[in-house]
Amino acid sequence: MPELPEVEVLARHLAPLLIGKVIHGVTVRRAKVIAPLSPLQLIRRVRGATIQALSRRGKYLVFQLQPLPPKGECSTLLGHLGMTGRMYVRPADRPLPRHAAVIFSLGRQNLVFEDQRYFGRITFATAVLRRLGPEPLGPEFTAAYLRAALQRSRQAVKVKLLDQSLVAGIGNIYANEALFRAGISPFLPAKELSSSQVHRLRQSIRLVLAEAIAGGSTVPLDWAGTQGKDRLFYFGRAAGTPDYYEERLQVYDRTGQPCGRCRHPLKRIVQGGRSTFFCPNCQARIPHRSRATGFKT
DNA sequence: CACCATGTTCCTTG
DNA sequence: CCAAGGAACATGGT
Repeated sequence: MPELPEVEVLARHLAPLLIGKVIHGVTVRRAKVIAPLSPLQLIRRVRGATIQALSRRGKYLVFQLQPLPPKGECSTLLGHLGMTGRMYVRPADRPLPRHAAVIFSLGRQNLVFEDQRYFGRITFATAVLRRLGPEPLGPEFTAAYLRAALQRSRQAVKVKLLDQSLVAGIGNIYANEALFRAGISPFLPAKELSSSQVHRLRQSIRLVLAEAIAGGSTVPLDWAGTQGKDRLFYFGRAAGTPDYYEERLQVYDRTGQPCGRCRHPLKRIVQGGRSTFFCPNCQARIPHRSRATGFKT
């Protein structure tokens, strides 16, 4: 469940449920998720602390903890959901799911961190934040910044969008969606984007992310994923029911389906070990002069 | 059995 | 030092 929009929606959901709550205890069922701390070290640092604030940076959840009484500095705890992580609040007396990795007790309720693949992390090591690029929806992410950042690389633009030090929070789904929306070939070397392409790409990134946040804020979500499928965000394929997500993604995981713009079959290829989905017609490397592409240059 | 999956880090190689 | 590519991590779906 984790790219910028999902983490943002999750943070907004959890904040009112968690702020002001005291962490009474922690249960660690998968030690690797909290490495390099041991379960005892984590408990020592967290027990009795009050959750003061919850925000997001890139794909990280940022918890501000106030240790015990008025004593001590505020400390920062990071949560990262990896590929399959979930975090949710629910009554403490409910049985734990198979892949519950860390459980914070908040009295009558628990904050559960569950992760099928255990790629997620909970850590006090905040140094990673300093390596993140600007927030794509923030004021620093200007066209001038993006152009300068892309100019230094021959790497394919699709691969660069996944570089968290370039811009924070874009993952494989929204990288694909943003490039499709901008009408830019995923193969185009970063430094070869024209000025107008850089502008379009920046705008597409922002629109794609903002729309996903808006969508995720509107629709009721299944935080604990009890429906079996991942109905939380990406693959809302519930039969019937108002299914906003069904048509939300234009290219991701749509190999062979007709492009929504031109009806060409969408293609899947691999770049940097990750799938790239794109329309070979709308996202051609060299746009056909004779064909009206609809993407202004 | 094969291949694929929303992510990051570490290790090579150039 | 940097850029780029690949494996590893762990589990499950198809």
